Amino acid sequence: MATAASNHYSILTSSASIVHSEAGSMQQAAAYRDAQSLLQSDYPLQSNNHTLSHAHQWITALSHGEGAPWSSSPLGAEQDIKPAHQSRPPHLVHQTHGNHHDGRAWRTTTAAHIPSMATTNGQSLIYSQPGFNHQHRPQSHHDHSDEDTPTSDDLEQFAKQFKQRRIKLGFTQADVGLALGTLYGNVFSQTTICRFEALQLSFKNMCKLKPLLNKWLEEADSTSGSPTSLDKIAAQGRKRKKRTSIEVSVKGALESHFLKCPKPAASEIISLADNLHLEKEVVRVWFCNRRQKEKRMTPPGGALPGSEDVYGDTPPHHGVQTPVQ
DNA sequence: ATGCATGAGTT
DNA sequence: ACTCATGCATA
Repeated sequence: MATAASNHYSILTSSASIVHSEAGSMQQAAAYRDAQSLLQSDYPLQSNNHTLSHAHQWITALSHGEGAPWSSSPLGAEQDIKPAHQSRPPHLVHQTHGNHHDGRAWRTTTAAHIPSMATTNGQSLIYSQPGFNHQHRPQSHHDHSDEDTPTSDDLEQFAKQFKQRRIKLGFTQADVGLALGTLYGNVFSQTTICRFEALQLSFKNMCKLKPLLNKWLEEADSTSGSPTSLDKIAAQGRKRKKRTSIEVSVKGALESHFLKCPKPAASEIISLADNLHLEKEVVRVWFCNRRQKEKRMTPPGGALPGSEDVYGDTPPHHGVQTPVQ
């Protein structure tokens, strides 16, 4: 417990003892060096509804550049060698709402082999990885390429190709995220792009993002050097609770409990938190995140042989593990 | 690349 | 209180 979580949310205390280690520890790939903590400006400044109860203190202390320890943004925010792309008219979001099919049905059957496929861009891709299953069959409407729900394999294939192209063009994941913002008005973070490429999103989410990224791809290489307008709107002021680092041993304990009961009751969470010396909220969130992780397509490290759908609403899974390139 | 966190929408 | 989409901060 001697981690950074010792004195959590001490927003009001101007303890300027932040160990601000600049980023720069990338192991491979020309990841990000600039737009790491760019602003998201996604903050829905709606009314402060029921913000009562629990720990929400860290967000209450906004505005006024006081001593917010962790919200330092010492970024020069520079743009590297990004040709950039054309900016489309300020189109606003166009969310694909209305649909409501389950988004957690990747796998169920495994050991499927994907035959060879040709990409849509001329880059042949012979993908042969034990994939997930596809329960979403593209409704054979008639003409038109893709206007319907892609299969898991489609997504898998696209994600891989996307990554290739992106790297080839010299863009970072963060770049793409920002570009989507200028193209559609929807900004995404490096995290999301990363997860998309790694197929670590839910099926539904992948389907939603695919068209956007696809469009970006087209724009990206069709745009022959046109200066772009970089607009970044600064809009911050939200304090976020510092990330609690849970010790490995404690994590192990949580894991064990998760295997037994992925959905502990509130009372159970409390006692658990008490035993592990964690906050109830931390434990609760941990379980939530853990469940979400199980629903992802690509299981994290290894395929654990024993996690079934204990939730009663989640099908088993265990797909593949895309080898990081 | 990933762990913990937030918030809107559901159940 | 949960799920789901998403991201800041960090390893």
